[in-house]
Amino acid sequence: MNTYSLSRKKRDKQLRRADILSASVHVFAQKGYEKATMQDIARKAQYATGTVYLYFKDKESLYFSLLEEKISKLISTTKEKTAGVKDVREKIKILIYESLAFFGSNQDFFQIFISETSKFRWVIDRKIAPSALMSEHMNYLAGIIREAQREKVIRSNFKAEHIADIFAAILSTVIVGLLKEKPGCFENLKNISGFIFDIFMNGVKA
Amino acid sequence: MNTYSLSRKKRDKQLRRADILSASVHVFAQKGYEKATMQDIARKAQYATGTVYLYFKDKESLYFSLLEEKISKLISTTKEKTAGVKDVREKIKILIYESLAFFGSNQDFFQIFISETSKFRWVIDRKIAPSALMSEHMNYLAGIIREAQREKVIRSNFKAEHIADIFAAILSTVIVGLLKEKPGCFENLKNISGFIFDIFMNGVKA
DNA sequence: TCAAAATATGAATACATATTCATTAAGTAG
DNA sequence: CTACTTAATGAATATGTATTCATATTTTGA
Repeated sequence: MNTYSLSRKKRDKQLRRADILSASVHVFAQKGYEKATMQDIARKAQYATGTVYLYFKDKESLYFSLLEEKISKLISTTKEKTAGVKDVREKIKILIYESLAFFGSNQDFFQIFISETSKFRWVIDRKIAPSALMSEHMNYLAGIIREAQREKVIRSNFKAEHIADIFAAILSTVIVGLLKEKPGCFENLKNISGFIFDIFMNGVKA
Repeated sequence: MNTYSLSRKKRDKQLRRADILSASVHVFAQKGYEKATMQDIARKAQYATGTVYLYFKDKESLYFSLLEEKISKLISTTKEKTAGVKDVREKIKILIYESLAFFGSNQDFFQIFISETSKFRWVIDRKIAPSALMSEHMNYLAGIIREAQREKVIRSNFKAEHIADIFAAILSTVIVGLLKEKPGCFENLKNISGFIFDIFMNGVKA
């Protein structure tokens, strides 16, 4: 056995792992963490139940691997796309657009994502905290808000973290609305992100 | 046994039922629906496990009774308080204030409430839908927004339902923030509701 | 005080499902 | 082809917990 086939093996292993992971996204999104069974996930990924345990320690670690993968992706995508942008308003617009695009092509994951958002008090007796990445994401948002505050684009009489929370809430709410109405309707991202930016910046007054 | 004691019995029964219900709020809030056990709830209410089943058919119906009770209360309170008010802006301010006050004195329930909010896709294989009351509440909000739109207080280029969703999201977000920082800090409701009204109406721009 | 009715009890049952592991199959190298 | 290594299988195990029910306790009305 040479080094080449060794690394191919590893790659294969990663692929199968990824298979299981993406099957699990669908199952967790559909049923929620508790009601999703390891058999559901195995079946969906076309493996036997036990096989899943060759790739993941247990159900919880599978779940958190999934969270980690997706949230990292969200963070890295939005960071990249906003990286070179000078104008903060533009930055925020891009942030909105990219988040919509991300969740548009990860609709199952979105369900999981918002369910995590509401668990601020249930972190009790969980082995692993999801908080690490979740709060990295929130920190990133708060950073942009802070920047906007420095440049007098956003009012400075409230903490950036709070504004960031509100920003995220509006974004999620709009996405829920889109998913409820036409699940396939993530077209017009330009329009939709314009709408979100407008409401966020100017409020709803006539 | 006369009719008097019959009705007292009924009243007693209601009281014990209410006992169990309010114990369950705490347990469900702490652990979430799935991880909360009937024994937890029974212990908290100082009854034996079986006793709970004398008052509620099963876990799910206990849970939904709780939702029903609390949400009805929220709806009726806010409806009453805004009933005679002419000025829509004032109405919205009162709505915010009363919602804060309600969740301030029902903090455990708030956790349950927002967790329900994020379950829009998991209604699958639930015996009872919580939706009825939840959507009554949202309809009520949408009604007020619609009124504000008619009176040119809120812009009319978006559906009242969507604006209502955003309204609710901002409100919830602020409450989460309050609970995270100082759990006992539901003072200054006037200030806080002013803040929410301001952000909601005027956005975050400088 | 007493028997009948209403309540409460918590151990026993039923069931679901996460996790393990002895067995089977597939792949690899010599 | 054969021995060996790695991966996959799914039935068996372990555990947790919702729900039931025979039994015990309390309340009621006479």
